[in-house]
Amino acid sequence: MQIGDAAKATGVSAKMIRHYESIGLIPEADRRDSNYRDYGAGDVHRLGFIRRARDLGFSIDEIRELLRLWADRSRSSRDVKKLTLTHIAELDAKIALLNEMRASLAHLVHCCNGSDRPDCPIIESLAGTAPLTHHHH
Amino acid sequence: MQIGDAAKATGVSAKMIRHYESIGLIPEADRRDSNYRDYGAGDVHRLGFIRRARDLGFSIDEIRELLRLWADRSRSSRDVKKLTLTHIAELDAKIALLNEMRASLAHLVHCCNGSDRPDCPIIESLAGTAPLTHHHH
DNA sequence: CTAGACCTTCCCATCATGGGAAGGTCAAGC
DNA sequence: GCTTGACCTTCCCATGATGGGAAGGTCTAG
Repeated sequence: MQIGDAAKATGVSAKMIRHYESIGLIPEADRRDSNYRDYGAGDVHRLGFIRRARDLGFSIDEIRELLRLWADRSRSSRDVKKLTLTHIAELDAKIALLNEMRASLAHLVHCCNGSDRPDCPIIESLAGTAPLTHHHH
Repeated sequence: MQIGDAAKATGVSAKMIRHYESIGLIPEADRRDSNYRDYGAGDVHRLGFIRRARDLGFSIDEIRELLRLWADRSRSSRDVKKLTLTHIAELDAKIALLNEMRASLAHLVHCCNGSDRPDCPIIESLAGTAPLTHHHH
């Protein structure tokens, strides 16, 4: 199986497969006489693993560790769970940050009438010249 | 005011101030005889604007447009609001993606007992060998 | 035998940011 | 005056994950 087929089978682009090899995330592929890389079922399985982990937002370093745990028959599920919980905490931090931004923006948008006129609390807030915002709900 | 002072005053690092100049986000700074960059109140104001926009997650290109709108006295607040709503939509897309990842991970973690034993539904799911998960709530 | 669909390596780009080297400038203290 | 240390300058490189594209080799179907 050449790299394009492995890419189609796993959803990991040929570019990325080569990249993963270059950074040592996957072992160097076998080569045919033509120098084309040759992939087997095991390789495809590993690439599928990587793609699923990427889809869940794991970083390359985390995936490296996950692959190690996958290969380690004596791993404890505790170790896997711990890594996963750490990753969830990272996601939570990102989500919280984005939600803060979103809330601030939503407030500004709420205060902007969006008319033809130039006075805009959004710009004023960015300029640091915004008056204190008063809420009258 | 030299670059370090402008950095302290605005929370934008000296590195980034030079970078913003190099990409044309801010005009070229005045220079002293020493070739040191020299900043005035207007520059500091602009850098503060940029920092606040960055803190709200606007991209450099969006900030470029915001600066243009800021400088344009005949802008309509509608244009600012539109840009901001677009940015909120981008944030929402990112948040939704992260939340999906988080939910999938939380489910897997929930299914993993985290013991000394090696059998781990998290790894099995990544490996694509996970049995269908049944929920018994 | 040729066309075209693959493959190879290599370099460059993204986005926002920082690290660090090599060298110039300036102010304070001796 | 001279040294020291804290600035500044430019330039190059790195991140993380991915893609674009060039120049050239290989394979397969017609």
